[in-house]
This record gives sequence, C-alpha cells and structure tokens, in this order.
Amino acid sequence: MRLTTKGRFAVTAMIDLGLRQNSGPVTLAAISQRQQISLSYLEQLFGKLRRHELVESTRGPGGGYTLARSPTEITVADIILSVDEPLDATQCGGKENCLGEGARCMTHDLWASLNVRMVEFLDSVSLQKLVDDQLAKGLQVEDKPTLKRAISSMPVVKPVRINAPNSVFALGNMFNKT
Amino acid sequence: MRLTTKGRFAVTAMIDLGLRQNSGPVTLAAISQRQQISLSYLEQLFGKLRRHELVESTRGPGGGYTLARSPTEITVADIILSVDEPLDATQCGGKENCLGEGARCMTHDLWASLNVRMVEFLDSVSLQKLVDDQLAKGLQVEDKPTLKRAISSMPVVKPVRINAPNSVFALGNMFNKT
DNA sequence: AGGTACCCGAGCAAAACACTGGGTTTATGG
DNA sequence: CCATAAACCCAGTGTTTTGCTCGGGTACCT
Repeated sequence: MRLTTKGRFAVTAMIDLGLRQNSGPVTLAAISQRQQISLSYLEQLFGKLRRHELVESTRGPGGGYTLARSPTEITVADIILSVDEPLDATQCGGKENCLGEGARCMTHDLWASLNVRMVEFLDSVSLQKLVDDQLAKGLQVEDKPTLKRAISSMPVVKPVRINAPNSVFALGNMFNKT
Repeated sequence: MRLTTKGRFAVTAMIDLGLRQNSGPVTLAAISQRQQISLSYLEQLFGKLRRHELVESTRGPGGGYTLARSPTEITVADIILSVDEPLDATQCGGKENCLGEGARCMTHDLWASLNVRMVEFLDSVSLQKLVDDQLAKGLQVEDKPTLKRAISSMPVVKPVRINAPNSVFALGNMFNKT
C-alpha cells in the first residue's frame, strides 16, 4: 500500500464522479476543469479504474464515465489500490528464508500486518461517505446541460445532511507545506 | 501523509533499535548489516529521527543511537512523519477559492480529513507493540559485544543471527493481533 | 460525415528514492 | 598523543516514479 498524490488524484476524481452520478456520464474534460487535473493524466488513471471495474465508460458524444457500482460499495482502498498498482517489489519476494538462514526477515511479517491494517482502515471508508462529506460541507453540484444520453430517470437524491465530525480535524494543515 | 518504503525503512530500523535498547547504543553499521539498509541512507534517516527527537546519539567509539523516549511513547506515525516530511497536500495550498466558484476544491478538506484519520490510526500503533510482535515471533536478540559504554548489563540472550532484507509489500500471510 | 469522447502508447522533465563517497568532528583506549 | 570507532555532514549519482504532453487511434452520436 503506497500513498501518494496519485492515489489522491484518483480519489478526488472519483468523488467528483460520485457527486454527479444522477446526471449521466461525466466527461474527463469536466473533471479536469473542476479539479485541475490534466486530462491525459485523468485518462491514465481512469484507464486503471476501468480495468479494475470501478467505473464504466460510454463513448461518443454525451459519453463519459459512470461508477460501475454503488458508491457505498466502493472504498478508498479500492481506488488507491487500482491506481497505485500492487508493485510487490520485495527483495525477498515470497521466499521464506530471505538470506538462506533459518531466521526470516522480520519486515516481511511486520509490513504484511501493518499493510493489512492500513487496507482494512481505508476499506472502511466508502466513496459514499466522502461524497456525503462534501455535500455536508455545502458543496453544490451544478446541473449539467445533459444530452439525451442521460440516465434512466433515477431517483433524485437530495443532499442528506450529515453531521460530519469534522471538528476533529483541527490539525488539518499540520502536514502541509506552507 | 505519504507512505513509501522510506518510512518503512525508518520503522524497521527503529524496531531494530527498540529490540536492543537494553544493551547500550546501537550503531548504524549494525543496523545496516542486520536490515540490509545502506549505511549512508540510514544516516540520513536517523538525522531526521534525531532532529525530531525520536532518537539520541552518542558519538565516538562505543557510541550509537538510543531511543529518546520509551518505545511505548513512540508511534509509527511519529516515525513516518519524521522521515517522510511535509508533502504538499494540494495544488491550492491554502487558497480558498482554488477554482473560483462556489465549488472550491474539495481536495484540501477531503485529504486533510483522510490524512488525520490515517495519522490517528498509525498513531495508535506504538513502537513497543511492534517490538513485542517481533519478540512474540520468537526473534531473539543477540548479545552485543559491548564496550564499556553500555549501561547496566541486562538479561543475556542467546545469539541468533537475524538477517533481514527489507521486504516491503507482501500481503501474503497476514498476521493477526490485537 | 463530422464531431465528441474514450482509448492507447510513446516520450519527457522534474521530483523523489536509494545510495555512494568523501570529509569532519567527537569520544575511547592504548 | 594517536589510532580508531562512531556519529555527523553534504554533495553528488543512477534509477524509478510522477505528472504531464503529444499524437494518433476507435467507438458512438447526431
């Protein structure tokens, strides 16, 4: 499990997508504009997201991307693991005795367990939750001038007010540079 | 919060240090050999760890590094944040209207909150816990041929060589624990 | 047909990563 | 005093990853 800005871009884009699920496919160009992520980079990320079956694509005019399943069933871990590919660059690979002697490297088990707990945590945060957080913050989704491609008249979800426990994040910019 | 092999190196080295706390200062050369991390790289990492007051150094022969405080009061988050320093969180930095419209970039708040939850999690894992995990696995700490610099002589443990290359990811077998 | 939008691969500058090497200080011990 | 051990410091180096551009395709709609 690797955590970089790459995964963050992906999560951000997915939230943008989740916020607009009821107005048909969302184009990457739109996400690019709203989130200030380069189009081609988004294409690369969504290529991976699509291959991991988190999103589905519709080609042609009025096309774009839609979530492949309910945002309640997409987790942050899903997204990050999709774009930050496994990349099991372990020197010891799966070998048990990494250096030939009985004692096997401690980092193997150590990181395995830490990793699992990290994934468990990120797996406990659904995309729906993040979308709700945004809506709870008062973010408004503009109505898209949809083409006919639009959806099959889905139930219009109204922004559900959630008591976002954001006050916990007082130290929010503790890790930001300037 | 970035999560790379760099932070893992640091955590691994800190565990190595924690395992040998009762036999006086531990040299980087020893850690380098045991954990297969280059000496100079360790120097860089420990420079940061020292500046963040997680370890203390003793110069000269018989010197080395010791934990600056009890391993129960050092967390994984401390270590990772020490070496994987700032990492700019967003393009928008501190600006409020990154996108000019009502919908201002969600990245900032979003990742700040995710970040905090991640840190909270990593902060719940103490170095002591990781050390105990290793000991529970039957890892044995060799007795160091200490110079007089050492502290009070402590329980003598049988020498067992533990050579450990730095395995990084390996979701292979998970190890469960409290 | 023409335009829209996804798809794909090559490449590229900048950054980060992991490391090397050379030197300096500081303390110990003979 | 001097050799040695070790932390310190810092500049550079090769490799990988990032984030992005460019240039073409290919499916789909009007």
